[in-house]
Amino acid sequence: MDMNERKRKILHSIIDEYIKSAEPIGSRHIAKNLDFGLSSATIRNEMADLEEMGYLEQPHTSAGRIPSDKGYRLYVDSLMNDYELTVSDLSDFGGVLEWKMGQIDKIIKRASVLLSELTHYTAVLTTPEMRRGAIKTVELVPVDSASALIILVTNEGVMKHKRVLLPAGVDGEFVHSFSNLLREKLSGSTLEEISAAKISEIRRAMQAHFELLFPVLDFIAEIIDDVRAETEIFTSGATNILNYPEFNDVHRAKEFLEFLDNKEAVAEILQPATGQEAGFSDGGITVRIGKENKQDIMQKSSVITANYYVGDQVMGRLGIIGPTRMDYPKTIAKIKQISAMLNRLLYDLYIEEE
Amino acid sequence: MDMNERKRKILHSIIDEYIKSAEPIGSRHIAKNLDFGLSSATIRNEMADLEEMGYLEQPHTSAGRIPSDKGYRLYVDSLMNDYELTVSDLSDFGGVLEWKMGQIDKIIKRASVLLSELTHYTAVLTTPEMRRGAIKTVELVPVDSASALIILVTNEGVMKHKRVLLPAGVDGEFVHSFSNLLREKLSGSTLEEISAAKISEIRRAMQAHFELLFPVLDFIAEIIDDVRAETEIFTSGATNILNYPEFNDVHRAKEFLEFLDNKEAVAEILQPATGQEAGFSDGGITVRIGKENKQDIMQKSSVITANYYVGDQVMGRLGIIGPTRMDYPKTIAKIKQISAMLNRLLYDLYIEEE
DNA sequence: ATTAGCACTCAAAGAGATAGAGTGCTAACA
DNA sequence: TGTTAGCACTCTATCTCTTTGAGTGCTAAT
Repeated sequence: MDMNERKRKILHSIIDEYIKSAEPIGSRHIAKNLDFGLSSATIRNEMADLEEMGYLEQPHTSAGRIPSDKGYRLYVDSLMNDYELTVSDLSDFGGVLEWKMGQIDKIIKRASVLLSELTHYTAVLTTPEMRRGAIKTVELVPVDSASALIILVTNEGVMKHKRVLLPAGVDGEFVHSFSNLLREKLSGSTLEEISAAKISEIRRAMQAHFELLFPVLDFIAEIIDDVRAETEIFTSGATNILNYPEFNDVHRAKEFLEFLDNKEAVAEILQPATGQEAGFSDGGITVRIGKENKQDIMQKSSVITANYYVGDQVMGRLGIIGPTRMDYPKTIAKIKQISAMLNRLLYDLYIEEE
Repeated sequence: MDMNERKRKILHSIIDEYIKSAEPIGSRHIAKNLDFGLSSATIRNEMADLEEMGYLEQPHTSAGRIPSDKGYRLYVDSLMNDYELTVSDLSDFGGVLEWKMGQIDKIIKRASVLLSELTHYTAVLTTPEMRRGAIKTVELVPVDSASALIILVTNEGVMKHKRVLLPAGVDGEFVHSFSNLLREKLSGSTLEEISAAKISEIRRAMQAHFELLFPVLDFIAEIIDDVRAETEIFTSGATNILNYPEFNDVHRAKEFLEFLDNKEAVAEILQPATGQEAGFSDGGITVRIGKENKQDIMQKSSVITANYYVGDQVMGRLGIIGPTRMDYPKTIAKIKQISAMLNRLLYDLYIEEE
């Protein structure tokens, strides 16, 4: 059995129609509504072939056909037309302009809301990975006689802070000079570079004056570890998915929503595809269709993910989750758009102003 | 028709049973399983009376009875027995001990997760209101040549920070002395007190040296406004609710989940009851049953809320949302417990150490 | 190669029929 | 006078049976 142009066109139409209706597509429907100039019987024969080749499936004998995962895969890889965002689509992105001077978390959050509202699927984003961030400054700010704030600023603009108790007998001036020592030792290092050795070095440098603050140093080591490990995940539009008939039973809906609460699992689906994988795409866009996903719950869903960058360094990923019957061209176009906007925004925020 | 002790006991039993089973309760069930020493016929008569009095309802003629909102109200106000937390219940609270040195948001978040896990309903908490917080310190920390961080610390330990661009020609020393001016002027004031007048005063004091930093001052005014307005809301265990047959259709589930996304609406249900209201209770615990709730979507749900304090000042509220058929005694006991734990924790964090 | 025609299949929707849980009422009882 | 046994009645949930209609696969004619 070989794949000719007519078969491709018919498959394309079937998938387009099924994406719209979520109902199995029959030969008569195709023959009538699309003008192939062929009778339903001919279409029927072609459909039987396509099924044999694995691109279509039949829920039961007397139903129409629905695309298989393999069908969707072919569709995504070589059938579908790129979707051009319309003026009206683009105007929906308007809100982005207001983001300008915010913090990075806010931007990411806003982007996830926008993405879910634009696509009507569920959006998932990671906050930037900070392993490779460089420390811009470390500050120890006295709050009152007994406590101070440790503040950590990286070049990615993300800040971490923590309140610590100070040992008795430590005054503001003392804290201030320790703060200077810290800044001097740590500024410019990336988080990856700050090893136990480096901390020990600071400890030695402290020997002379700052024995009292040893506990504070431990705290600092701790929050650096925290930041290093931390990648937050935002999801948005979880309830969107409940609009699709695919999720029209409470059990399935519940499983899905609980899955979204499981940050590790969500982080996993955001992983980019490797070269081995079917979903691999060098544009940074990964599409995983149905059973191409590892997770049980995702077997009937598709996930489209993309990178976002600052300059040429990958900072994090964003994506959407929807039923396998997903409007791939449109969704991919929108993800690309959001990703591009994020790139530009973050670039302005962290590179240009340096 | 008057309410005698026997009627009260029967009503009590019916509600207890209905809370367990979610199935209408028939006279035979009560006569058989609870030992009133009465026949089903007698129970039947009493039930007819209770229905006439408005405490029970019948879904249809040949079904058993279910409690009405009025029935639940009587139950909560004067029928139900206080639930004593068991040792095993209490051991579930164990995780709290780990909270000790965290930030306030973390604590609140943790508390909401714990509350939802313990009750199996949906938990809702507000972060502390900061209107009345006093500013402990304001700091302007230079990050690089072009930008600085504004950091605001209140006595409630909550910190707000924002990165601002600095005008050209401003050096670290300059920023530092401005920072000192700010601290001097603002420390000790509560957020409520910081009016436009106060800001103008600072502006005047700046006249001499700091014209360059006027834009930064505006930013500071802005973030103070932000903090003043800001009460965040955490929800947790939203999917718990899907386990209850009351929410066993996708449409209803969806409405509920969307409701939870609407922060203003959720803030509203957390409002304490006024003296006028049925749900009023001076212990700080408010119970709103079914139609006692203003919100459409809550007409078939109950909400139990409580205050949490630091010292004797109300800081925020916590609560749970569940079906009207809710295990009131147990849930109330658990909310009280969590609230007490929060109080203690926050007290340790903000009062003792001062 | 395409198509008209027809027999066949199967899920979904509708129509009874049945079972069972529960009620209300009446009459008998202590 | 309060309680109970008994019975007719009601109503839902469930099961089975039938009907409907969409869609297929195959065959024979074009």
